[in-house]
Amino acid sequence: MTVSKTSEKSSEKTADTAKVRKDAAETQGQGPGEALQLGELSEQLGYVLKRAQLKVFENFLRCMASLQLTPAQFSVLLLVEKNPGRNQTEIASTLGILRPNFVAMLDNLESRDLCARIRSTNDRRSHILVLTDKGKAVLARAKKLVATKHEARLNELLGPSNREALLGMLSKIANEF
Amino acid sequence: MTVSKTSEKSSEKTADTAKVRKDAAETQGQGPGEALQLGELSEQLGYVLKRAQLKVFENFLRCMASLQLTPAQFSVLLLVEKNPGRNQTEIASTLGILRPNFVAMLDNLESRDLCARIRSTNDRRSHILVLTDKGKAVLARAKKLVATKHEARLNELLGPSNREALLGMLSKIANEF
DNA sequence: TATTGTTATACTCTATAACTATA
DNA sequence: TATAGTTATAGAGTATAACAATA
Repeated sequence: MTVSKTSEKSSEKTADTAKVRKDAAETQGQGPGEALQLGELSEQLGYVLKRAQLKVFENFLRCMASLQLTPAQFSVLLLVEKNPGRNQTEIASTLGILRPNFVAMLDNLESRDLCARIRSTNDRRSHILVLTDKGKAVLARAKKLVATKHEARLNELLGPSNREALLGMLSKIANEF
Repeated sequence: MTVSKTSEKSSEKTADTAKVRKDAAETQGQGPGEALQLGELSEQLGYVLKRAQLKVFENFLRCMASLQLTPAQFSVLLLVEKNPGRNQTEIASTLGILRPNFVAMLDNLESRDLCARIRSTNDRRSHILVLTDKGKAVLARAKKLVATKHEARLNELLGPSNREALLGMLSKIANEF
């Protein structure tokens, strides 16, 4: 399992691994205890995009700790507030959430009295989604936290105009790529 | 379960849900069959960042379909090539992969003869990672595919200078946020 | 005692098929 | 028959504890 199938020269397999490290250090100025070189990785948009996304979500969760809202839950509340009278399928698909997976999410929000399912009288198969009064209040507080802690930190880091430019480019990728 | 706990006026609960939709349509110019309004969601960096990341990974997988390499696998091969002589812990932690989760990933790459674990002679606990000849060849082809199909598409969409600016801002977020 | 690689395990996300009740 | 919500389930990805070999 630890045997290399790379070369026929099996003597190389048992070569001193210290030498491998030493050669690498000499060629690239890297020693055993030092940080690794990312190389081309730091130029890969996908890699940097993923790392940035994780950091942003992490910060979002910290900012929202008092309200116990995840990014996904926040997006549901925002979308329901903006689009009253829509059903589960419409809200879920707009957010890229599959209908089966949306059920547990709504169960959670409804059990916390943040939103409610209302059986439609037009089409008794569908559930109209609305924010409860508590849901509206929590969302209002969430928006303030996001603006004053989360987005403010991003503005601080990038500057407002860069932040706008970043948003525009990401939107373009999200919509046209 | 579908009963709203929002209001004491229980008569409202059975109000015609068609009216809710109609009111919404009148207020916001939205009808039942029309697309939902994203509202503030499209200004949330986290939301747009996540959507963009998914699109980029999706495109990456399509471009790499012939080589069957995921973004994570590609990043491992790149990092091992750039840092020969490092062990599993070093490679994994640099990529933000937990050591236990790295085992199956390496099993996969090693079973495909793309990389090999070599027991270190210095410290017989650790496994030095190296690319096999096939691994080097596959990585070279992967780089070409990424450059000519994946990154080229991004340059086409954003323009080279915007792409650079985007990368810089994302790096800043990933490293300093 | 501490560390490397590993196993086992659990929890979240995501994805698909199929059921029910309505249409 | 088709659709909305739901259940069950399976697969990734991610997280922690603990073990064997080695230091």
